[in-house]
Amino acid sequence: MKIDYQKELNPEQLEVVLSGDGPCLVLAGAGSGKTRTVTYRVAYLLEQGIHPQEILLLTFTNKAAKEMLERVNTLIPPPSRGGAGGEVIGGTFHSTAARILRSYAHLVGRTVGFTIFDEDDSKSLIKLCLKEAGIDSSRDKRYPSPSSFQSMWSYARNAGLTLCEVLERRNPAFVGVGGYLDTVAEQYESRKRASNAVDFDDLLLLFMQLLQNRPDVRERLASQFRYVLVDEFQDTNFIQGKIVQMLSSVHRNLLVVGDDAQSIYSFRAAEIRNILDFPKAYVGTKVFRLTSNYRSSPEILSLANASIKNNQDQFEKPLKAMREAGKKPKLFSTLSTFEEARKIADEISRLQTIGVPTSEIAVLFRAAFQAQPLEFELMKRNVAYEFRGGLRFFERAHIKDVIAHLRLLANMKDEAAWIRTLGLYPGIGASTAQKILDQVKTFESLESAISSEDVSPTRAASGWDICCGVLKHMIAAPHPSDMIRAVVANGYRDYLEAEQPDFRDRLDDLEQFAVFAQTSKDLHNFLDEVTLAESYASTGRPASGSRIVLSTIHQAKGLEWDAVFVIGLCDGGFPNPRALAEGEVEEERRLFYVATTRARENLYLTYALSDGRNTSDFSYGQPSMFIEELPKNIFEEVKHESFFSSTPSGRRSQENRWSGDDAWEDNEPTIVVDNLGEPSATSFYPSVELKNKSKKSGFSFLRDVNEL
DNA sequence: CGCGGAGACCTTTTT
DNA sequence: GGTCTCCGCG
Repeated sequence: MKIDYQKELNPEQLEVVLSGDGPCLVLAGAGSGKTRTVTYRVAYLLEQGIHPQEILLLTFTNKAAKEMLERVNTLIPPPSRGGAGGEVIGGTFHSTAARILRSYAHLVGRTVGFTIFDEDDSKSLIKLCLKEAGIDSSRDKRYPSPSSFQSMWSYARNAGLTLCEVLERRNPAFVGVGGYLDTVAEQYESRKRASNAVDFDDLLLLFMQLLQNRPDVRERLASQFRYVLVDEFQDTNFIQGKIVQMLSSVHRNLLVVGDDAQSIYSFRAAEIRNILDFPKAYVGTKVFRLTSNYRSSPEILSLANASIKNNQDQFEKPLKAMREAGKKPKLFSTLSTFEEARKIADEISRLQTIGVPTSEIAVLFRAAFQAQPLEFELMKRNVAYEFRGGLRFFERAHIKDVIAHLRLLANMKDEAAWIRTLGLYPGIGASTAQKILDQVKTFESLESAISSEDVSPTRAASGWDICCGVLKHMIAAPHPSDMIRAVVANGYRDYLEAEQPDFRDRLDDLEQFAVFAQTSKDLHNFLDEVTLAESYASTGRPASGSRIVLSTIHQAKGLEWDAVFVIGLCDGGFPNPRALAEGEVEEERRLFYVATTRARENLYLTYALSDGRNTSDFSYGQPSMFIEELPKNIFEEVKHESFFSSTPSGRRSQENRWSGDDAWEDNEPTIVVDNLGEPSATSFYPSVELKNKSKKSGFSFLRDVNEL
């Protein structure tokens, strides 16, 4: 035995690593070394002579799996594994499902080259189906909008419910129209199938159905995986629960790790019962608890504990702090979000001067747009940062245009890709694209379709010709990266130059994209990776050493930093009003809990009283309820110099707490004063001078700075 | 039927 | 700032 487990792990963790066979449930608090424990468990299994391919490690992001397996590889270098070659199989449920479904595509009604639809593809298709059914939610309120239909249909499938059940749960107004909407859902499903495509939900659903309906396949996979380990089990849904159960049905060596206090994905139908009822579902389950927190200072921990205590639906299990006493968390309040941003930027540079490494500082927020003022401020000050959340690299228009071309080579039935591709060529709009599509469908292969004289629409002949030329060049290209370059060189470059003032940056992006593609095995593999990659963070770039991280709280899950700023903690900011409307207060509080427990030493909570918008129609004015409900002695309040003398929470009565306009009645002058010297309050997005980049929109420039 | 311009509306979280 | 829809011109 080469690894000294006694030394590397505490007794609680050691027990889990050395746990024998059979079902195991590990209830682990924040910062208790969950990931570390699972990692060592995998290493231990390998040391015991388990073949790497007999281990399945399911995690929440592909990145997490990759990091854990890299760590395993350093603990136990592959050569020392007694001849057992190969890598441990690990990744997300979605990517694992995709990999397996590619081998069994014919059993789930698809062919090998099937496309994975992303959210946008699904949304456009749903729109089409709703339109065909004559449903226009803008005119008839009894019906949901395309995006709400999409989310309900997605939720229904993930939760194992019918559309009607979800409809009625979401909105009483929809009661009675379910039957009608069912046909829309059927329409969507059949068109998706005609495109030889699956969407994100299908990956899970079809995987589950495959395991259910084909005992031979289930038997084969379940026999292969002698050990199945699942991290972040509190965020799995009904389908994922079933998949795990079936995959471990032969050997029954299933180890799941999770924390019910960190369940933050109910919008994706995460089923908390999966973890709570685990011992009931798996007879003979050994239950372990990791209750010591090694990450955060006691002060930070007591704030987190005090907050989560406000949740009714919660087990009592306060974490034991193992670190020495540190500093109290700080609460910053400012008048405007711009001031909030400046304050944070000031504090960041102060932290840097006292020796906190840049890579150890993170700013977390509920929603991506809340970080906007801070992005501008950091840009102004030339502070390097990495943005996680909002628009991702692969979701940018020009990247998606090129991806659409690649998808045609992989799957010529991909209607969504056809529509997107064709629309880029001159003279081809929505209806011509549809006509071309109808023609193309009659051909056996892409090659024959683009070489045929029969697909020449009268009006758009030249556009179609260019398109065919591009596709021919792509077919000749040996590798996805060459295909990308072929699209750019033979047409897309001209299109960009004609249409986009910032075409240079976009061309740079595309070259980066081609470089990224070089590491891929083949086209299908590449497209899967692009569609399922959780973010730019997994684009294979070396770890960004010296940049401050700006991240949504959801994406910060499982990570930690020395200093963490949780920003936008105002009424109307966090908890998110929409989530609140859906009755998700407790989930929002868990989110707050996740955010605060990311910090090791320095935790900052910040909020602004005004969001800088035109205050007449919408204004904040109160700190978040998550701050107000905390005991005041648990943090140190730092008010801005220009702040009024009395405390913000003390000045307003409880009854106008929720009122928008009235809340400002008695202190309007303050706002006016505050807005002096600020960017115009009428524009939500203040314009900032961008040196040498004036042509470029502030928005895409921001993204370009951050990524690749 | 494509396309450009104008104006309204908008933002939760993610595989 | 982006995205979507509507409208009128060629």
